[in-house]
Amino acid sequence: MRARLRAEMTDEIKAIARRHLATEGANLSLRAVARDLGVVSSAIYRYFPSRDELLTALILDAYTALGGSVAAAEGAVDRADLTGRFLAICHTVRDWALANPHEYALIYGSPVPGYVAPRDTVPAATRAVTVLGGVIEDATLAGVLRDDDRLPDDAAADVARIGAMIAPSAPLGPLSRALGSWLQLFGFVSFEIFGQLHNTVDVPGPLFAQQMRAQAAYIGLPTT
Amino acid sequence: MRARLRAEMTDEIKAIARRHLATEGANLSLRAVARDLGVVSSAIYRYFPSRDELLTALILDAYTALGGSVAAAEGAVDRADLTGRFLAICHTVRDWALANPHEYALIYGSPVPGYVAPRDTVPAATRAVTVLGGVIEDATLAGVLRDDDRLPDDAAADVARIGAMIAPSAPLGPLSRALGSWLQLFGFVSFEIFGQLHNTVDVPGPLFAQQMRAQAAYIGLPTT
DNA sequence: CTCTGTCAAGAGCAGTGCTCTCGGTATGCG
DNA sequence: CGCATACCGAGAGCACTGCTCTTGACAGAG
Repeated sequence: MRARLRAEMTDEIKAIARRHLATEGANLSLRAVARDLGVVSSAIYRYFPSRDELLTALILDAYTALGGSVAAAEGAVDRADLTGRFLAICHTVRDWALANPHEYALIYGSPVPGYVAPRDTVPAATRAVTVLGGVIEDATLAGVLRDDDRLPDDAAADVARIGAMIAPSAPLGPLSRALGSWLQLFGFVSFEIFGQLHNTVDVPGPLFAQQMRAQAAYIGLPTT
Repeated sequence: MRARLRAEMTDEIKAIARRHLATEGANLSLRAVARDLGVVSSAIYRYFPSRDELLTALILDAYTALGGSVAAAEGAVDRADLTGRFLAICHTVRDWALANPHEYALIYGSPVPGYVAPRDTVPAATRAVTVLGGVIEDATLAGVLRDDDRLPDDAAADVARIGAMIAPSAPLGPLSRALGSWLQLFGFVSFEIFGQLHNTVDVPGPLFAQQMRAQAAYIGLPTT
């Protein structure tokens, strides 16, 4: 009962903080949030022990929001359409980032100065890449992937460790290529969100679609 | 004479600011810089009209430092060794980022809240990718690249526009792949610098080398 | 009905970016 | 050489920040 009021309060604080984040940017002001909430600044500390804790909560929410969007979008695609599932993941990441640029910056941009990611963010953070792993796993089981690459031992160990978590059956070659695609996906989105593409690509959408389609082919997913 | 003292002063401010950036992080304090310089805070404003202007100066320096490192490393490789030149670029970007993580974050991380990149940062920012363009251009002139890909028209236009700036002779297929490599390179480095690889890849060096080597092969640069 | 735990309010501290004014100094011109 | 101008650093001050601490009010439990 009293706990429910408390939960509502923290949710409201997070909602206002998210709104401030969207309009102002990364420098979130506790006092401004308190003002918008019609409360004095010290009252916020009843619910979040520090500003960093508030940010951590927002980061966790952002990870789960992104992960949820990706999982939902990928889940809506016909399971047999492996390339479609892959492209759904890629486009959902980009779309979510474009819709929530500041939250994207919060989780994939430069970390805030003194901040160290708490351990509990890890599962939320890995959710999206796990969905990608599912596609690679299914493609492996469907027998559509070819394993042409030879990886050096040290790199192979890293790829194998990642594969064990997200696509245990996949061979290392396609897995390494999928990992590269993942990096390229976020490289593209980060460049676009952070303005690195200005005066270079004015409408990045088609280029993004082409790049991700090329990645699907490079991984070895069936061309549709 | 008086101008030289002024130049020395601005250089000293920038040096101290860079040092603070390296130790503290992105939240650079003008007053702390002034303290370290043995001067009162308002004196800084004689040399930089605002904190953002100081940051802009540091950003510009960071771009030219990275661009210079990349150009120097690539220039030291035998011109005929196209893959070696490509790999030199990739590894120099990563090495520079690892050596100067906060400056990397300054230019490739989330932009500071109210900040808009001034126009004069563009040439400095494009220096590094221009070096990559040189490699692609030379590879094209050497006739080692194959143009297998068919790009959709809208994406082709973007790729062509970029190609006109950095590698005018290159066909769109390899150019698009090189662009993807560039994005993947910065995707990897950003993930590594920003801690996205923690608890996943503990020693990213070998994986990076393998990924970049794979990219060189994917672009079509001769395997060495 | 009292007691205890939770809550918001308010004052206050140390720090921030930035502005303005006030003396002092060096430069360049007549 | 003498003076006016431009520049420079110091200092005070404003509005803001995150955060701490104390105080008083209120609700639920015994």
